[in-house]
Amino acid sequence: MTNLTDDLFLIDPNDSPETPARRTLSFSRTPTVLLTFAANRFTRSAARHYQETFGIGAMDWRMLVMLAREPGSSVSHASKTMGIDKAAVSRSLQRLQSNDLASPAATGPDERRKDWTLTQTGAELHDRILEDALARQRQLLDGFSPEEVQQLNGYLTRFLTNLDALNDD
Amino acid sequence: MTNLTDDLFLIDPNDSPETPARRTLSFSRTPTVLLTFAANRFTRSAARHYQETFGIGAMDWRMLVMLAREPGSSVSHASKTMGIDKAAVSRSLQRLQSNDLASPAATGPDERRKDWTLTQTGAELHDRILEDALARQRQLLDGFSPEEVQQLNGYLTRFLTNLDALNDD
DNA sequence: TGTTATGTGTTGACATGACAACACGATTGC
DNA sequence: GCAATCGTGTTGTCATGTCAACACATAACA
Repeated sequence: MTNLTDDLFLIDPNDSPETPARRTLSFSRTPTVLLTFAANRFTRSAARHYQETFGIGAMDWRMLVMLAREPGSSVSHASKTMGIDKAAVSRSLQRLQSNDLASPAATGPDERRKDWTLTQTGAELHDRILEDALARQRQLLDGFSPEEVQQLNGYLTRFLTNLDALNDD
Repeated sequence: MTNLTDDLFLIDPNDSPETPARRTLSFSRTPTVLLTFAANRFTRSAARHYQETFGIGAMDWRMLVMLAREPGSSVSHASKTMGIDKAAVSRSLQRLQSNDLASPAATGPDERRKDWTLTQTGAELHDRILEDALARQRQLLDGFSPEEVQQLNGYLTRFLTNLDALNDD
């Protein structure tokens, strides 16, 4: 099913005849451009803020959420759920452990696979950052109605589904 | 104006009484989570694809678009337009120049500020990748109507506007 | 029981991009 | 005219995250 024509996203160089610009992507009308732009700016802003305020990086904050959401996660499960490489996950957990924010527990006979949970300190930090994150998100969604938020979520979810299909080649 | 309540985005741990999960962000209902998730997965997939197919990284491809869109850009102008650090822009332009894809021209008495343009080779590569990028985007937006694309663009633009306001603190 | 295949976590090497410091030309104010 | 400030581009350093290689435990299967 193809209901979209490419000229939705293209800048026609004839729009401004004096410039020798080529026909290329519009920044303001191309969803993938806007998406990466918005996400990069958001991540950077959030990382700076959380580092200054709580002394924690964006990756480690995401991991706190992961462990709050699903205590007992393993490296591979967290990696799959968050869509982040398992190496980054492994290193994040080691940082959290060395800061006494998360701790591993052996789950069975396999010595490697560990169940990770938040420590008391980690849980408290999570709750403090969560409050802050919700306040920031409220500002970022200022002017959005609940229905619009739901629509945005739906669009992004559909985008992700299509991305999965695209990668299955 | 605040029309959104936090519980739109939160998982209630009581949903599954057997797990000791904390009240935290839902992955599937939180726009900022979905946004970074979608953008990271998209960027990674695109970077791998363009590297394999055209031998060029995601950053350099974005720069090709930038120069196609606005020939004669300087480092600082491209940096501001793309929202990327000027150091990354500077290094990208040097890579492009060493691959004969872009070339600088002195614009005035200031020896540093250069007008960058695509070479013939660069323009041809841009056009080839553009075709590929449009095909990929068509797949990623499969099932979207033109109106939905426009709505998505609008939401992301509003998000970016709010982000600007948030950073002005 | 071997023997292979699969899954899990760790490490090293690398790419990307942010931040800070710097050099230096341009601009402003006196 | 001169000093101070600002803008521009380059470089060093660092954090993040990917990929590849590896060690090792488990599972599948003849």
